[in-house]
Amino acid sequence: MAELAEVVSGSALDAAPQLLGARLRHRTTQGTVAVRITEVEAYSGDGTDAAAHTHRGLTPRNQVMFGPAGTLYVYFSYGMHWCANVVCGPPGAGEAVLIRAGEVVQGLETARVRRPAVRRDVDLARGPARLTQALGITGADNGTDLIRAGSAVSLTLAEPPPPASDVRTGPRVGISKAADLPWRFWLDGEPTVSRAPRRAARGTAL
DNA sequence: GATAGGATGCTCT
DNA sequence: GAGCATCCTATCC
Repeated sequence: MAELAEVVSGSALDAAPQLLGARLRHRTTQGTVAVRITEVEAYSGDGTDAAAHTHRGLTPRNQVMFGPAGTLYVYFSYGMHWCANVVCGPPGAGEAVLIRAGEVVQGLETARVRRPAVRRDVDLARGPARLTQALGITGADNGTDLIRAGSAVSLTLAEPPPPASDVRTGPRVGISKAADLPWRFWLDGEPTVSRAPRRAARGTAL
C-alpha cells in the first residue's frame, strides 16, 4: 500500500484523489471522532491557482501551508467557520488539499453532541465547516503533524484504496477565482458528499 | 426540492 | 474597507 508521507509529498493535484476514503481522526478528552473522507479539493502552489491561499505569497495565516507535507492547515473562514487542509508537496511549495466532506465512522455520539441541530447522520460532516465541527478541529490544531503516531489529529490512507471507477472530478465549490479548474474530487454515490449549489454537477470519471 | 439572503470576524489591500 | 475555500433559516414552488 502507498505510504501517506509518500502520497502527500507529491503535488496536491496528485494527492487529492488518493486521500479519498482515508480516515481523519481527532482524539480529545470528549472522545475520539473519525471520518472517512468522501470529498476533497486541490489547491496548487505553482502560481496558476489564483484561488489558493498561498497565491500571493507567505503571510502569517498561510505559513503552515508552506511547511512540510502531511501537516494540518486550519484556517478561519466567514467569521465563524473552521476549514481543514492537508499540506502537500515539498516544503515551500504552498500546496494543500481541502477536506470538504466525510462520513463519521467513529465517535458518532460525540459528533452528534457537537452538532445537535443535525437530523441525519450523513449531514454531520457534509461540508468543510461541518466536518471540522463534527471532529472538533479548531485553529488550535493548526500545524499538527498528521503522519506522526500519537498526534491528536491523524490521517490514515484507505486500505485498499477506493477503485478509480468510483472517483469523480469537477469544478471546485464556493470560490470566485480559477473556478473552472476541475480540481474537486469525490466518491461517486456517497450521500455525505456536499452538492454543488447549482446544476446537477454529476462530474466526470477520473 | 430549490433558492435567496443574513450572520459574523479575520485577513489582506 | 472589501472580500471571503460557509452554514443555516425562511420562503417559495
